[in-house]
Parts: sequence; structure tokens; C-alpha cells
Amino acid sequence: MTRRRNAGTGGRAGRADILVVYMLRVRFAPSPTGYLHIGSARTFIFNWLFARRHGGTMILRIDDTDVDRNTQASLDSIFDGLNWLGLGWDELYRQSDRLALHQDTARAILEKGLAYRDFTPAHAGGDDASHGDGPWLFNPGMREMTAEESDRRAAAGEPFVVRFRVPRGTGRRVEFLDLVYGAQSKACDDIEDFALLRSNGMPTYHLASCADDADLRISHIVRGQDHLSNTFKHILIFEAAGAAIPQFAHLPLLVAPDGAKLSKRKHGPVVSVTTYRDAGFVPHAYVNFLCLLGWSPKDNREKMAREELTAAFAFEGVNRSNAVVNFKEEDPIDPKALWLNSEHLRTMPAAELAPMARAALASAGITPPYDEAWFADAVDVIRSRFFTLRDFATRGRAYFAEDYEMTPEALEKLNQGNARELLRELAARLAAAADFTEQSVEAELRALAVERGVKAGLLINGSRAALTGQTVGPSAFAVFAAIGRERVVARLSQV
RNA sequence: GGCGCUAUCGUCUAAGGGUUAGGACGAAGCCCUCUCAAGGCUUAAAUACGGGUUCGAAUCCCGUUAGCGCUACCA
Repeated sequence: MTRRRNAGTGGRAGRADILVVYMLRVRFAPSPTGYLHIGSARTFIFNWLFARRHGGTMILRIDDTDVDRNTQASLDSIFDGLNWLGLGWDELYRQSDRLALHQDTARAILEKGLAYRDFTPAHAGGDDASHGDGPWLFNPGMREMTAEESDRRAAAGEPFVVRFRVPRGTGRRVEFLDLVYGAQSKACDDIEDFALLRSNGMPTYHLASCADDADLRISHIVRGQDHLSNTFKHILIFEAAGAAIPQFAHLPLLVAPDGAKLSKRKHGPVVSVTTYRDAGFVPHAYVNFLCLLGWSPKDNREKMAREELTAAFAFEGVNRSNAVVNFKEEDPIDPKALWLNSEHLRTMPAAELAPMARAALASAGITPPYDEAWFADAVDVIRSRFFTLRDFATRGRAYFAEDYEMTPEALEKLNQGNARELLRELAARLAAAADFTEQSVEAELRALAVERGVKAGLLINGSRAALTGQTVGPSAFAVFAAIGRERVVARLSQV
């Protein structure tokens, strides 16, 4: 399953694998301090794929330990984004409900002497230049304080943070095998005595995250590469808490074309998944696009169904370098995302697409005429030229509404020769014809062209222009059928 | 500054010692054609730099450069 290098021997390795598969648990842990970032969405997707691939459990955990920065709006937008992706999860937790667990974990570590109280006042000077030019590691006065004095000052009500007592001068290195980045190692002497508990008694991210990961029996931590360096600290916490150490898989970051980290302030809407939803993306198409950023099935496949993605996903295929989201100032959509969306939109089952198209029309204030079956057929005919769901309401408007615009090019087609006159004649013939199918309309139109001595193209292109207001679109005869005899006759006789 | 990580066409990536360095998006051209797409064919486009190791390096090692991350009582 997880490509253990030390697979061991024969039957026993097989059994061990089954055991691990059974207990495989992953989590996605966003903090509600902003909208759902596309990088976070990708992390969620990779976790989900890994869990589904191996029959594991996908856990959603809201990491809301930073009470000052959490907002309900942000929480709502994260759920909006996640729901839009449509993948779901198996279990849901909220860190703010688990405060006691975090504090108990910190207390246990403190009582073992693996952490200590630091009474240094918070950030007196203010700015972050407080480290001088060397790295800050620890404050010896606090680290070496006797238990008696520490207890006395705490009892006296003096505020303190609880810091992890990172081993010093032992030559120890923290090591782990990352499923993506391979062997990782860092000297304890280079790790600072990080905080576990703030002076207000609230856990820090590191503590809360590890306490919860241990308690929830997370087997694999799959997260952004920005946590790669933090992992050394986390391993120290797991050890101190007496917990099993999970496996780690870090994912390369998503960055802007200039290589900078994506941020809302600097890059605007491209960083939010709602942008793609609002731009008319099919959810799965966007999932597919995100999967291709930093991961490859290695067989040149790109357009993949959810099942294919699930079957192919493995950390061996994950890259180690950051992936650029290729957007431009004037156009926030990555061209490849758009292409992939068009591929899915044009080939997915029409029955699945129809409700999405209907929703896109609804938000443009359009209620399609006729019934469900007609609608699905119309959607199926016109989608072959569309890129996003929004196209149904814009380029596809004439199929669903009567008030559509005529482009200058379309007008030009209608003004060619005696096109208008012939189209009106065609309308009369179609109104009287026995059948009204693609084939019968084509026969009727071509016969008229021959009779009047004009090229069929004049009538064909003229019809498309009159019926849709555009010079581009599906085969004109498919257009006739999709719009329906009644409306075709009405539109052509009024040209 | 310290520590960690990374480096293949413009972008996403394949090739984990031997290939004319492959595919996709985007771009250009041709074919097809009732328009526009799609599709087919074709073209331009990459191994950051310098040293090693080796018969042979995009691939392994070292260095340089560049980028990213961590270095908070943020996550």
C-alpha cells in the first residue's frame, strides 16, 4: 500500500499491509482564517484520493485554535468550497471542542520534564528583529529554572508559556522518511524551544495538531511542504506524548507565475476555489486540474475520471518542486484548467451536466422552455463548443431564451444576397413540411438552394445567424432540431 | 543570518546511467468542413551554471546561483 521500502518477507508483510490498510486514517485540517485556498483544496483532494485508494478514512478537522483570527464567514466559505468539490469526508471534528485534550497533553509533557515554563513577557519590543542576527533557540534562564521556582512563580499567578525542552548538546538528529521528499534529518541543536501553550492557556498549532493527530489515530499526515520543517518539532511532540509517529507526505506548494506564494492580497481571486465555481467550472474538472499540479500518473493521461484518479494516485507520482498556477493579470484562469474543463463538459454524461447547465441559466435569470428531455438534448447539442457552464447562459442564450443579441458577423450573413428573403421562404416550407428532423430540414433546405440557384452555405449560415444570433456554433441542422420547429419558423419568418 | 527543501520547453509534466530528451496546455501552419469547435498531420520551444564519478550523466556526488519554506505566545 504505502510502498514501504522494508516490505519484509512474504506472508507476514502481506498481513501487516492488510492491518495498515484497515487502519489508514488521514485528515485535512484547515484553519478558518480565510476562504478555501486552492492549495488547501488540492491538499484535501490528495488526502481524499489516498484514503479512497486504500480504503481508509478521511477526516475533516477544523483547526480553530487561533480564536482571534477565526471567523464564521471563513468557516462557511471553507464548507462552501469543500461541498462544491463534491468529494465529502467521513468524520468531522473541531479543535475548539478538544481543548481539554490539548491541555492534558501539554501538562503530561510538562510533568515529564520534557517541557518548561517560560515567564518571559510576550514580545516586548514588537518587531521580529528581536532575534538579532543569530537564530533564537531558547532562554537559558527559563530553561534551567528549578522546578521549585517555576512552580512558585506559576502559583503566584505570573503568566508563562510552556515551551518544549528540545534536547541540547546530545548530537541527536530527528529523522523521518517522507513519502514524497524521502529521508529527512535535522539536528536538535538547530531546533528552537517552541511553544506548546500560550500564556492565555490556549494550545499552539503544533501542540493541538499533534495531540489531535495522536488521539484521532491519524496514520498518514498529508499536508503542504510549508510544514516540512515543522515536522521535526512534531515528531518530538509525538515522542514526548508517548504517541505513535505517523507517516508523513508533504506536497509541493502552488505558487504564482513569479514564483511567489499565492496570496489573496497580491494575487486576488485566483487563490480562492469559489472563483472557479463562479467561473463555471464543472467541479470534477477542477479537481482533475488540481491533481495535475504536482502529481502525475506517469502515463500521459490528463483527463481522468474520479475513479481513474483514485486508482492511479500514489505518492511516488508526486513532484518535489513547487507548481506554478499559470494565470495572467487580465485572465485569472489557467488555460489548462479551462481546456480540461471543456473536455469534461463536452464528454461527461449529459444527464449529469443538465442540472449544472440549468443552474447556470438560473443564475442568469433564464428559465428554459419545454421539458427535461428537450433540455438535456439541447444541452448535449450545444456543449460541444463550450468551455464553461457560463457559456450556456451567454453563447447558448438563444436556445433557451427569446431575447438574444445578434452579433455584427451574424448580421452580415443575413445581409448577404437575398438571404433574408430565402430564409422566410424556408420558414414557410418548414412550417408546412411533414417532418421536422435534422435530415428532413437538411433535405428541405438543400432543395430550396438548388431551386433558387444559390449555394447551400448561404442558407445554412444564414439560418444559424438568424436562429442563434451567431456565426459560430453546432451544425446548423442540429441547431434547427434543438430550437424546435415552432421557434425556428417564428424566427426565420421575422428576419 | 541559521536550518530545511527544490531546480527539464512559457506553463503542467515523462524519462530514476545509454532515447533524435516524450506527452499535454498555449502558439504557428496544413488537412477536414455549412460556420466555429473537435479531430488528424506538422513546426517552434527545455535538462540553471561549474566541477567531478563513469566507456557513457537530465539522471549519482560536490560547489555556485536562484527560488521556496521554517526560524511567532500564526496556522
